[in-house]
Amino acid sequence: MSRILPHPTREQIELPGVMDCLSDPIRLAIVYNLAKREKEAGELRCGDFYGLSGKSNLAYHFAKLREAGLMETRAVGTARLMKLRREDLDNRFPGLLDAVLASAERDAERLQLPVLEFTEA
Amino acid sequence: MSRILPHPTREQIELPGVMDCLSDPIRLAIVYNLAKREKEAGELRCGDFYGLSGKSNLAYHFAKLREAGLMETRAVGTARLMKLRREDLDNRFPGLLDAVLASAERDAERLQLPVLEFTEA
DNA sequence: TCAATAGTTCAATGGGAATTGAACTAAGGA
DNA sequence: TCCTTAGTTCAATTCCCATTGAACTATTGA
Repeated sequence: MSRILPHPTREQIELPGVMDCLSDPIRLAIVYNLAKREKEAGELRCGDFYGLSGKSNLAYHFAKLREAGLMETRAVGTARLMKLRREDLDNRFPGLLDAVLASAERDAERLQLPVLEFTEA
Repeated sequence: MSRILPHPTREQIELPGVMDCLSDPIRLAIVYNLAKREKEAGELRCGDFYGLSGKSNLAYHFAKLREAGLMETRAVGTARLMKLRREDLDNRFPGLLDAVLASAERDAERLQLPVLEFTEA
């Protein structure tokens, strides 16, 4: 299962790709929860998101988020640890991520954004 | 042709709908050009955007932008005058539009965002 | 070595989005 | 009144996206 996980460089991250990622409810929920844990562990595993959808569908969305440059994935054992590419995104699109996250937080109920329970690292 | 053009109220504007609008290259180009003219006339007509795509396809994208709450349309004679719903968007999603527009401006070449010639009001 | 766990990949499906051209409607000018 | 211009609506097509389950791969632990 140890495959090369392709990540775009900072400069390769494109605005439309990022916007597209954030327009999907499942992907927004993933980013939202990753951001919520940014100050603590920072990294989360696929299994933490099983509340959102099925395994294979999540793998699909994770790939999209990774390929669009929104998050970084590293393999540790059988697990995948993922975190937001906060610095790259802030550098590339200043203020964008914060604005989206703040709006998402404000609209969390309306958007039915789930706050997931996470396993401890 | 004078039909009721439904606009969402400020409160009805949803984040995913806005993000989805801005992830499409044609719609981003429309918003980008509307913003560029914000300080001057503020309002633009359908015909100003014929450089982007065909008439009927533009009508489709205009409807999406209007229904998502990104712009406002009013009929004047046979023309449709459109402008950004800047205040509503800034109120609902503070900093979002500015962040997107600033990033779009920075990446204008890469995104091939066309700066259109506009007719004078 | 074997079984269990974590996650990926594949193929198939359904549905919705974008695009196009043609037909249509409304308003303005000659 | 008639023609032209501006823009919408409709139907048809194409394509892409999200979702699903099953099969597969890799790693860990017993």
